[in-house]
Amino acid sequence: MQTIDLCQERRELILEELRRNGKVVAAELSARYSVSEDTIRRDLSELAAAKLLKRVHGGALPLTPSRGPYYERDKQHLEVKPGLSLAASRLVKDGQLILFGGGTMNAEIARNLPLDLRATAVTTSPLIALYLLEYTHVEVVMVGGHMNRRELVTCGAEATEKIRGFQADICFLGVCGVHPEVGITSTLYEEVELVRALIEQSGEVIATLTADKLGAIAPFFVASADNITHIVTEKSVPEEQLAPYRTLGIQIVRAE
Amino acid sequence: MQTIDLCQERRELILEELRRNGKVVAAELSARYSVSEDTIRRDLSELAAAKLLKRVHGGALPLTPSRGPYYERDKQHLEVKPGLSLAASRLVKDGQLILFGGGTMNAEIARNLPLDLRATAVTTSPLIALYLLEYTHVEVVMVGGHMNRRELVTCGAEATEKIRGFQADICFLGVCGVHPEVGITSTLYEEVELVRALIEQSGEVIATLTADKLGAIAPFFVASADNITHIVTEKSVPEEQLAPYRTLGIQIVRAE
DNA sequence: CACTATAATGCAAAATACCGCAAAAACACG
DNA sequence: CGTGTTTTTGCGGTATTTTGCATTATAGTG
Repeated sequence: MQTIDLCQERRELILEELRRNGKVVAAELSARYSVSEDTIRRDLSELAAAKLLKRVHGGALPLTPSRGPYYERDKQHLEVKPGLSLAASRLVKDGQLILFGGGTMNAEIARNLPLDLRATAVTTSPLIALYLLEYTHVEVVMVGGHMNRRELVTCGAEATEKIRGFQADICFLGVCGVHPEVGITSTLYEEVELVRALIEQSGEVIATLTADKLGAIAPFFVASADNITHIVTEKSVPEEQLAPYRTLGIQIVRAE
Repeated sequence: MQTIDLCQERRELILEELRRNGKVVAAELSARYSVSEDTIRRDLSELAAAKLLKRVHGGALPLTPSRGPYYERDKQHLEVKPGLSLAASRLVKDGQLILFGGGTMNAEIARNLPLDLRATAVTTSPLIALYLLEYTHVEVVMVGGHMNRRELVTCGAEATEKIRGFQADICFLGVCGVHPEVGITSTLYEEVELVRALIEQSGEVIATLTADKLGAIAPFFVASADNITHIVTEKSVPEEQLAPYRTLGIQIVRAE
């Protein structure tokens, strides 16, 4: 049992427990912090009012407790993805060593490769690995490590190090934004080093981008844009938006 | 296992199971959450009123009958697998470090764990990794390496070495046959060393076996049968067939 | 049609929530 | 240091929710 004299501190601890355990029970909190259940109830009401948790009978639950599987989660860009992924998949040639980054776009590419492709493919995503195993003549190497639940990839130093052991012909970046001046950016800090490794270990570097990712800037800087050799994007993107990328020497593939 | 004391929490878990399995059965839910069927019925009624599921006699179904793209490579033993995997999954406890071998049976176990399980899980199978990532409170470690297409697992020296870096509480063997005298055998030579590592690095060693694998002998010898601590098998298996395993000190769990 | 499993309904007990109020503590300020 | 104010807390009383049980009704099955 702990002594808590600051009501705010207690609320922080409640939130912390909620994050850790996925739920909090009013009666347990009352006992743990040696305060009446009324006090706990008030705490929970306040936190609920601040939209930090969801109040339920007997305790509280996180705001977003349940999500479907990752590969069903991403329903965005359903119209353009097939076209983009098909165009991107055509950049692969027999005999190449291919590196796959994470993300739903790359998963889409991985399931749209030529059926008779002969190649070796390396990936950090178990979903992509499963898709790749469908190709009889593709050797699949899965890069292990601790898995990131959000992006469905292994990341961290171990994975990065493994990637650096390959000298690949081509890689498909899972990027969150590419801006001509700011460069390649990511929303996942743990992934930054891994993406850098992909870029450095690969001859061709492919970024397959829906229109909204062209010029977008995510929180974490990865590398300058001229590290990319090919951008695959939608046909609808106006030429003037693409010009700065061409200037950087990036080949543009307009899908569909 | 965590007790469910919040009504809303139970309802969310029901919805989660519904998304995952495509159906829920009132009687099973009642047993799982240790509440009366009346309570479950009320839960289902509420959720149905909120248009979150479709109420049917004996349980409930999703509103959209389309199921997710879960891999179902192995259509064998479809009747007994749910029972076996459920019985096997009950051997897992909160806080454990779990090693998963390959095989469809283990995949089935991985997708039938308690939804609120807190544990760390290590696997060589990308399919199992995907299933495991569905559990919010399970840390997933994917063991990388060259992938075996047939068994859908990474194997080889690299994977074996990684496995030896863990000291696990429990492991689920993906075995092809267990004979009381011949021992544990496998049909995949590359997997032999890896299975040995699983056994040696783990306290409890679980073999989940359909009736036809009990007493079966595959080409490659892995280890003697007494390395197994628990065999989970079908209820229909006669006691005299199990006796030799009991003599070896193996605990038998008869499912269903 | 009979038999079983599941559902619906009403009810009572227990747990939990809500409301108002007052004591206690913390705080601001002259 | 004293005083007034605000915040936090606990308590009593009442309302609401949740749950299990008993009873009656209904659906599924052969």
